[in-house]
Amino acid sequence: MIKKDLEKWLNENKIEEKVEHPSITKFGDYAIRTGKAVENLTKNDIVEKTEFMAGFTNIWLNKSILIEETEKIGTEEWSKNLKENGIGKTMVIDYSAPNIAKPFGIGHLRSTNIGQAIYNIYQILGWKCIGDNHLGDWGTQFGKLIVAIKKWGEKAVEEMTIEDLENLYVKFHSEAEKDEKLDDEAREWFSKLENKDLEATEMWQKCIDISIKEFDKIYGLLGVRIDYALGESFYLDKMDAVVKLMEDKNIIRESEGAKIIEFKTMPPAMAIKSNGTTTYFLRDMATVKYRMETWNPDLIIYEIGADQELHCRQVFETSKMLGWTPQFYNVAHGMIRWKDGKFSTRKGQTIHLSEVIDKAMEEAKKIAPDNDEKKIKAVAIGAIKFNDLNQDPKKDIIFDWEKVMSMEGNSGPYLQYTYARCQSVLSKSQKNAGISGETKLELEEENLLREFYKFEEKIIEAAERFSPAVVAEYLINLARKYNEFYAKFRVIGEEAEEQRLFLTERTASILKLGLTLLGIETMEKM
RNA sequence: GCGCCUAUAGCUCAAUGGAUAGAGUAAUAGUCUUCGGAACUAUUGAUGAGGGUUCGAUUCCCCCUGGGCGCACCA
Repeated sequence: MIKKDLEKWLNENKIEEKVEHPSITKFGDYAIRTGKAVENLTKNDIVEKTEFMAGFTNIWLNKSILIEETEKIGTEEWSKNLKENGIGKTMVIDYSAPNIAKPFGIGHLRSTNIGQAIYNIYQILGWKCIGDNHLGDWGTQFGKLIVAIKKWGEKAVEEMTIEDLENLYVKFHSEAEKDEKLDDEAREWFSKLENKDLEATEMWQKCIDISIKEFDKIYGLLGVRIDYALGESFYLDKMDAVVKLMEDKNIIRESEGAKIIEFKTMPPAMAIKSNGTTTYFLRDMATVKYRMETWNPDLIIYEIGADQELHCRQVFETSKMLGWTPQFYNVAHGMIRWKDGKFSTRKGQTIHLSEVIDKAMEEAKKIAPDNDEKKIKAVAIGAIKFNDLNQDPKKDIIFDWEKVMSMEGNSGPYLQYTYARCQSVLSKSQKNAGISGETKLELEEENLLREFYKFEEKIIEAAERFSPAVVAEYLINLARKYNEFYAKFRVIGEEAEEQRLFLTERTASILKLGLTLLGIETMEKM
């Protein structure tokens, strides 16, 4: 990796400034903020020339080195080197985690997309990755659902669809606003469920079956496969041990009939409610315990919405108290909301994934009506996923139909299109790609060549910042550079055909690798 | 009320304390007898207000304003 070589050289020469990419390409490939010129850098054979200006030592890399690094990308040697970043380290990532009694809205879609991308990024960096779909399949919500089914259900539970369950859930909340007793009834039913009441358990199981079937369909559509789906109910028989641990450490106390844990700088967390039932906080603590005992991870990532930031901090802090000290990180992705307002799941103002996909597919059909259904779907899903991934996870997403379905400019289909365009060129040429350090390059060709080696840095940065957007942005940049080149020069039949094939092939390979990391499909033709 | 997050172009987003604040979109004008126009070129256009730290602040600190989220029996 060029950057590491450069840093090593600087280190040996006792220069401690950070190496960075200049803000504008005309200032070179790398720059160091030194205050005075760094001498002798060109003695290092990866550097072609340096220039000192405005306090920066600007560095241009040797073309042969750029080509050498570019050629490596995607090879076994390259993969092996990349994997050294995380060798011997294990991470668990908790993502997607839809709630059974609630709809799989676009909020969970965000968690699924970002979580999967982070998983892929850590995996390519050599980490042992464990993806866990922490299904919300236990809790008072089932009490609510059971009450709603018994009161307003119009058919047998096993005949209900996910929409029926969703409508009942919404109905419960609107009715509960008028009648507080409903909440008490729901808590009672949940208590029955926790005490293994037969009727409650059967209804719970049926709801689970309906939801799981639906989720499987969605994951299939998205092409997402999560290693484990250890939902909250998996920890039913593991909660007592955690409570015992909390008691041994003397960190849990009774308050108003409930059992809580207190913190110095945060509101308390409730482990057990006054009616004796458990909370999701307690189940999450049992989850940490299980993960520590099963995988002993160095890092546990929660890809959960910002609305649960406090809860996560409580879980992390309690873990420390109990002696579990992996690195914890909560992505705390921003909420999805309308341009001029928020949406409330309790009022049923959700947007269904299927609706989004259908609309995006209609758009894709308008552009390329000849494509088969499979390709149209891949384009539509590419657009939807990219929309989630190309911005900082921390920030709220303004939901905008036009933007979600966008297939131009900064979009998934723009990348897919560029890939297909490269493939088309490659398939039409009879020659072999070839380039050397002496090859003369046009400005646009050189600009493109100077993008390739950054791929590796971007993968690492994305992992460090827990932000797939870093990769997404890089790919857009790369594709744009290729298209700028493509618009200006021909490949086939030109004297420079071989070097241009090289640039085309490398662009395509990196786009494919990068899109795969983001969970987006590529097609040879579209 | 307290805590966390956030404010950049008409709109949606970038910018590890550094060079001329970048893209997309919208608008306008072009490229096109097309190796795939889902493309390319050009023009217009921005750091919420006020202090502070610094040689240098979109970035760090303080304060104000606006937005989002949370704060014990939902998860």
